[in-house]
Amino acid sequence: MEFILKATESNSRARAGVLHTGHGVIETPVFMPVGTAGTVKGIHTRDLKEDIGARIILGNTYHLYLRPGMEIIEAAGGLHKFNRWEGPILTDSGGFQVFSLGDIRKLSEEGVKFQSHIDGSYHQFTPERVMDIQRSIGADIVMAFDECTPGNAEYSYAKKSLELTQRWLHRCFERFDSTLPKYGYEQSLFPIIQGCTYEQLRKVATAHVKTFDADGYAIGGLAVGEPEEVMYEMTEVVTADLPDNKPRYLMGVGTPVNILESIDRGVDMFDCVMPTRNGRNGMLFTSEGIINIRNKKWENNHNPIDRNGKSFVDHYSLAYLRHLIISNEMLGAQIASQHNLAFYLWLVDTAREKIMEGNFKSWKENMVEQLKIRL
RNA sequence: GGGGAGAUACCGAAGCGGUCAAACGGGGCAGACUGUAAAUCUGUUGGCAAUGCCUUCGGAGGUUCGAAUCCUCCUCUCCCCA
Repeated sequence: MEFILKATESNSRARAGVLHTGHGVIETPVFMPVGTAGTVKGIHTRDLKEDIGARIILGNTYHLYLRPGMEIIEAAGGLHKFNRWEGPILTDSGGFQVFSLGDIRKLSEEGVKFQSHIDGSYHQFTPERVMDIQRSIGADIVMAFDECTPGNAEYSYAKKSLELTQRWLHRCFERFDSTLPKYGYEQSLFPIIQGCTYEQLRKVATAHVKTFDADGYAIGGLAVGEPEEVMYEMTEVVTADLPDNKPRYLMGVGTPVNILESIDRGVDMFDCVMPTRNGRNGMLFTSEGIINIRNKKWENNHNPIDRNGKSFVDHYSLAYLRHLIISNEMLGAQIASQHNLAFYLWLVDTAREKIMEGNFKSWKENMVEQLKIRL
């Protein structure tokens, strides 16, 4: 997997690049729609590609392992064949589930024992097992198995947690490097930098992942409860120490503003459930601000959802979308998700354009103010 | 024509002498959501100059210190039998 920087800014750390994968090239900065269970909820892969302009999507090791299970994914010939998405795929390792599943899991040196959220059955994930599963899923980019530390963790816990993540990373690479892809194309393993909100730990974590010759590096454990300013600080601390010639992936982030601020700090890749989940719940992100489409004020507004939007769904009216969402019609969730994803992709595409032109910074400053407006 | 059941807030429905401006659902209104246990969750929902006051439980009277709750009459609805 090769990453080529195309442009950098002089007054910002923002970068534009191209990442080559076995399933095509990814221009960065990029937003990756989240398709946890092998589907970006409510969106056809055709629309992801042609309407939204997605270049790579996510899947989740934990969810796909539990259902439908590896036997079926392998029989299909991997996730790409199973869900008919022909572009690159990245799978998260299940580390975030270890964090979000709360008390139905138990951590040890060996790995994590957890109960299925579907049927309560007991399972164990180890770094080795997670690598094997991701070989079976066949994602182009696979993530290391980590512990995602809560944003408010004490230093002593954050340090212990980071050290566990580091030991697991060795085991991840060991297994990954001793196994082969199952479907005839290259897979890359990205380490995850933890360290919570502690600059010193983040620096240590960054230095540690650099000892592995990875194709890209991820920043994890952010946007998990800490203040936004702290998230930006930690991002800056990490990107300052990462090599220029590898992509940086900020996991799980975030709002449109978070994304622009993080691009400014040198991040290349993002993913977040926000455009789809918040879309299903009636929140629209547009170039003019945020809309809560359930609010009564849109009831009789027959203007298009987003007059600047590039998706075909943007031609539906606000009043119609409100009606669908209020009526709990599934098309409402689909339209809102599709609009939001198209907007996110427009945002990173425009950021890329501005970086290439050399005027990202001023564009970003204006855009950030606009995006905060609640319409 | 005979017998029975019932009428409660936007809708459905509890309550059957005081702790009732009235449970609970739905609907309405608003908020939350960041590597998806989420088509989910939370708040609010008679009025007002509002730590209190006013109007409300089909209508009109009555009993009582006190009534959505008990009594009388009226209006309307539903069910069964002819």
